[in-house]
Amino acid sequence: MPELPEVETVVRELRRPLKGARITGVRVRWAKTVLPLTPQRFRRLACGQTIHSITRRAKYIVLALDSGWRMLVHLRMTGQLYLTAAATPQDPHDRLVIALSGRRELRLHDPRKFGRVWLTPDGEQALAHLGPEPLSAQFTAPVLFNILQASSRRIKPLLLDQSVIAGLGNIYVDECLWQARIHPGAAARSVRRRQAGRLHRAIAGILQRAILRGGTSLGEGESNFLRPSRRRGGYNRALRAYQQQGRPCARCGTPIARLVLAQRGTHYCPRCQPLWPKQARQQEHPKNQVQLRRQENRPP
DNA sequence: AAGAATGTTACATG
DNA sequence: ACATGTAACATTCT
Repeated sequence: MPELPEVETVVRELRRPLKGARITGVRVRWAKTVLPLTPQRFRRLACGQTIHSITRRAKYIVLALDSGWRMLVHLRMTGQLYLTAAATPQDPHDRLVIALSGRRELRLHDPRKFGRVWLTPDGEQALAHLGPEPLSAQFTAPVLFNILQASSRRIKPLLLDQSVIAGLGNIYVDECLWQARIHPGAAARSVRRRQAGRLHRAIAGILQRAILRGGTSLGEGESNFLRPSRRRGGYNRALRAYQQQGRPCARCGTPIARLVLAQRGTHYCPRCQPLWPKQARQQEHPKNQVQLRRQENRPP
């Protein structure tokens, strides 16, 4: 679940309470969580270190420790971080427990066990494969346009590729493409300047609004995203495409459709997000719509 | 009760 | 080199 807005929410909520905390103990309850280290080695390296800062890079939580060491946390699908009193009963799905000064514990709760935590002396190498931060000043509309022009891939899988743009996931890519009125299966190269401009604005705007609402919590289950404060994110109320199949498009009323692209459920409006740009132009003239839709429905 | 699920990576195939 | 497809990870939710 956790994409850039959820990870940013985690970092913001943990920053104040974790800053300056000292690691006094480590319990690894699922050994693969700390691969490639062994639990013993992980514990020995982490114990005694002080947490100097917490930041985010893409979907990674970065804890700066002593002498340049970094602890990197990736929540993958169902990971949640929360801070609690050491006396709080253990949840069976807590995979890693980091005991801190002040009788507190930072816990990784992760039903599906995909979450990973690394300790590295630099932090640079582990994050080197990531593309630009979509909320940074360097990520401008022309930069995005150039990225799209340079690829012959379809746009949704391209936007999901963390080495191209770092931080988008399945929910927000569908939302951004809906907002920008671009078909998820469109060839990236075929997206023109105006559309790339809309997409750039959609990415910045949607990510920022999602952060303001504390991210997206989908269902009610325990594998759903919860903030460190154990509250839900509120952006699910703003979703316009993701898991909205069958419900009317907020722009035009056409039912949202679902297809599978790059093995991911993909949600879009078949009328607002046509595959061919020509139809997009015609769509802006309401008088053409009826005829256009008849043409679409004709067998090939 | 089958199918899908917020992420990533390795490997195979075209 | 590039693009796409599949499986794997492991469990829960609908």
